Amino acid sequence: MSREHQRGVDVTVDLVILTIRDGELNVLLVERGNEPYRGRQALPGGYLRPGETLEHAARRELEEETGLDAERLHLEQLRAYSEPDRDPRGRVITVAFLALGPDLPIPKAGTDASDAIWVPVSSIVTEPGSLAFDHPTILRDALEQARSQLEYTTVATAFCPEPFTVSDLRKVYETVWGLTLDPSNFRRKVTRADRFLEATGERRSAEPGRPATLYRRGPARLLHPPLLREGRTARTQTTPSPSAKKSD
Amino acid sequence: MSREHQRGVDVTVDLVILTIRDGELNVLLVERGNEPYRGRQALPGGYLRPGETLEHAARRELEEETGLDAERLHLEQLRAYSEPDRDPRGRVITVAFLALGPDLPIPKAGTDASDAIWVPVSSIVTEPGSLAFDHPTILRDALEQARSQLEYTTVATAFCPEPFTVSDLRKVYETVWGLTLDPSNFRRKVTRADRFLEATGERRSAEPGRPATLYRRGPARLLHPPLLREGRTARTQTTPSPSAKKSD
DNA sequence: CCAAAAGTGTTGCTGATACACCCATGC
DNA sequence: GCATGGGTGTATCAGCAACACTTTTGG
Repeated sequence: MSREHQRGVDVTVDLVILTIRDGELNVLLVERGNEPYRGRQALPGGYLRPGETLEHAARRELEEETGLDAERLHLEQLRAYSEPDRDPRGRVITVAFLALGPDLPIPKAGTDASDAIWVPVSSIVTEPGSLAFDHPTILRDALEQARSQLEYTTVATAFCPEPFTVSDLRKVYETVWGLTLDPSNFRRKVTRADRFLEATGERRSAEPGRPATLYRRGPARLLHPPLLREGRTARTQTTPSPSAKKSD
Repeated sequence: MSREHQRGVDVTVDLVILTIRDGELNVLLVERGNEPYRGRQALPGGYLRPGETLEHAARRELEEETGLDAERLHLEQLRAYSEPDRDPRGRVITVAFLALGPDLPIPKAGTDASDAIWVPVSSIVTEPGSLAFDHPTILRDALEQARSQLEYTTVATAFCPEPFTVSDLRKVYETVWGLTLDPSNFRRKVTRADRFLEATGERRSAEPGRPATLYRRGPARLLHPPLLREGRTARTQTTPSPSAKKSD
């Protein structure tokens, strides 16, 4: 059964770490210090070590790259990538992970990740050659996964530092989907959804306007019903509402 | 950077091959001929070979186990399993695949898979020990994935040999979800959904009753809107409709 | 008092459920 | 012709988008 099987496969993990900075979806990239693809931007990642699971390796790399406690981040496996020629060094299979977190600081200098930087995803051309290895493909898959997950799961809260307001959460959806959503209807949906949000009782009044109720993440992981992105109230205003509503 | 990384990882693929036989969801299991877990039932699978992708390895194993042209089957990656002690032989990582196909023949004797048998999933206790390795976990994940996919994608058609009727397709949903669905409303939904089904123009009149229109799979892969399993018309009739409506 | 953001109420529309009813075939 | 499953029509109902309106803060 094992008569001609591949021996000595190297296994790595690669991380697509997403956060929202300045109202834009950002991904953490590193500049490669070694060949191959030296000097090219790439997703952070590294080799699996003996005795650890892929998930553990992913958390370890995450902490090394961001200098943060990985406990605070949502981490999930995406899939494995195994094209035989994806790494010029030899047979290397990678398992990609998707990590989501609230506005994260720039990684500390002096660590493994001194060259790590946040890059707005809108500025990355996800075509072959823009990133090292098959990372353009991995990034594209991860983004689609993240956008899709917002519909069916409660992961959007992973982008919000606790406690957060309904507006904070809405801005996550708007940023990731590239839409504008109706504040009142959005509020109703997310507060109605069972165990999605838990009110803290506190309020916050940073900006002018009525103070907003603060919430924590609830225990729910799946959204019933899903919060579909139908593209109705899209940023591209196709609906001809002639009279400008906003104070004009 | 590679100072202490795990070398010589063995990589396998494992397959959760699902089909519908006699109105029940079945999975293909093999009896292990070698240690470890000799004589125990397990998911079919095997080692990755040099120069092939994981997807290729999965298709190859699929053909070896079922003796079928894997082109006809839907195949997709599930995720990787990497617990360090999941295989007593050493460090073996497996990537699980989900395969769906129409009522498949029992695999030919005399091949690798002479011991392969179809087993109704309802008869398998998905607890540690019922299957070899961590296959109970893999099977559980695969079933949840399959049930979930039926809602958002068009994979249900993978269970139907072409051409098929709307009833055939409905029975797939009913079997996998364990519900009964309203035939007329189901028909409307799936025929309305864009590019889900393509009418062949032909009809079939196997059983008594009006002949049914035959369909082929359409090019759509995602369902908009999704076909949610709300558990309304569930088999367990919770709604107290006192007067028996049916001809009584 | 005004602007701005939070939050609630209401209306009208869309889409789905439940089910009555017609259609076409085997026996 | 009658039982059986295929397929259409339709009344009712739930849920959501749109948006008017009230509340509560900062200036």
